[in-house]
Amino acid sequence: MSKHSPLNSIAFQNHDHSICIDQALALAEQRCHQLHARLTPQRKRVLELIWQSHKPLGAYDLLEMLNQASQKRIAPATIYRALDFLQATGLVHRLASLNAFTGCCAHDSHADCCFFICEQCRRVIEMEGNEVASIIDKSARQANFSYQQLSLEVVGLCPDCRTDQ
Amino acid sequence: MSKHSPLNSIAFQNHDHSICIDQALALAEQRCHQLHARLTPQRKRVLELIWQSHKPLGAYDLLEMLNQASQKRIAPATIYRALDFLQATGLVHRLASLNAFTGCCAHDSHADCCFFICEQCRRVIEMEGNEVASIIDKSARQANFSYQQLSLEVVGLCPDCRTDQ
DNA sequence: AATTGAAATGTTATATTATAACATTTACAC
DNA sequence: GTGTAAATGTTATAATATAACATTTCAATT
Repeated sequence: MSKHSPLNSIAFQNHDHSICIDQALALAEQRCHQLHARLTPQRKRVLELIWQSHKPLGAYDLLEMLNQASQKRIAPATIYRALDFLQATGLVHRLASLNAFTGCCAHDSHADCCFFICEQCRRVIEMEGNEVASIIDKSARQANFSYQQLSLEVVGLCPDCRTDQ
Repeated sequence: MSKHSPLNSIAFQNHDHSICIDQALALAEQRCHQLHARLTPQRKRVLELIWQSHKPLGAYDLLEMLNQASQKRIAPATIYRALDFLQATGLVHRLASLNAFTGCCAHDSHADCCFFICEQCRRVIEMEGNEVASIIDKSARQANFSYQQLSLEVVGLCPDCRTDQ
């Protein structure tokens, strides 16, 4: 795999997405175990909903989905807390330009991911940002800026949508 | 100037900022003239407030400043319209991770700027993103993704704040 | 098994950011 | 001067996110 190939390169192809979901959840269990973090049923459910979606979900989308699925009403704070946890454990990204959340495909280097966002269908490709990160690292050094985290969001048209034009 | 040097490299140094403001406003006049876009007094005032600030301002910050300065009450929509205009003409950037707006230092390539954001003092360095853009361009080609615009926001500590730690 | 302290969740209220929809005013081309 | 499009005013509301405090759950240790 090249240094900058898509992590979810099959995202825009037909595939058995249930396998993606299962893998992601298994990986999440594993990582949380390592971190001594608790992937509670609620947190797991949120992660699952995020992975089930083919595009990033807003907090209130998740809220609605959870509230439709069960009887008990859940409040925004609950969702945001679950999302905070999932971000802190590197399982989910927040895409600032969309105010929405997407599952993290990276095995490590959660902090340096890049996202290609289709402005038409809203689907997302996540890329390892190693190459970009090293450029930024260099620039940061020059500017004497201590760089902690980058967020790179690229807007455009995905292969499907650009041909529909 | 190297391909990736800061556009506002003196941002973290003491300087006569009124010159920055004047230059930015003059450039804005010029660009709007070229574009046959109207830099109305209100739009100009918003741009001026943004440049006067040493850190990005939220829409409601601007609202408050405008409403304190004059008698007439201005509504959010007015600010957002001015900001829309300033973004469309490439005079202002919206930093998605901050929900805030900052003056654009780039002479061209407004679409490809990178930002270093100090999480402590909230000041920002803007960089030309040419180098990053070319990497992204390459990746986009490989993924058959048509890339239109990128937004790169790097969070960390500026030279001043990292030494205060 | 009971105790307990920390973590997680529930609950209510509210803050913050942004837009929709329609009315009025302004500026420029003709 | 007049008509027209752009800009602004105005009112209401949508969408996103957090604060503050109460309650419950979990799991480590008696």
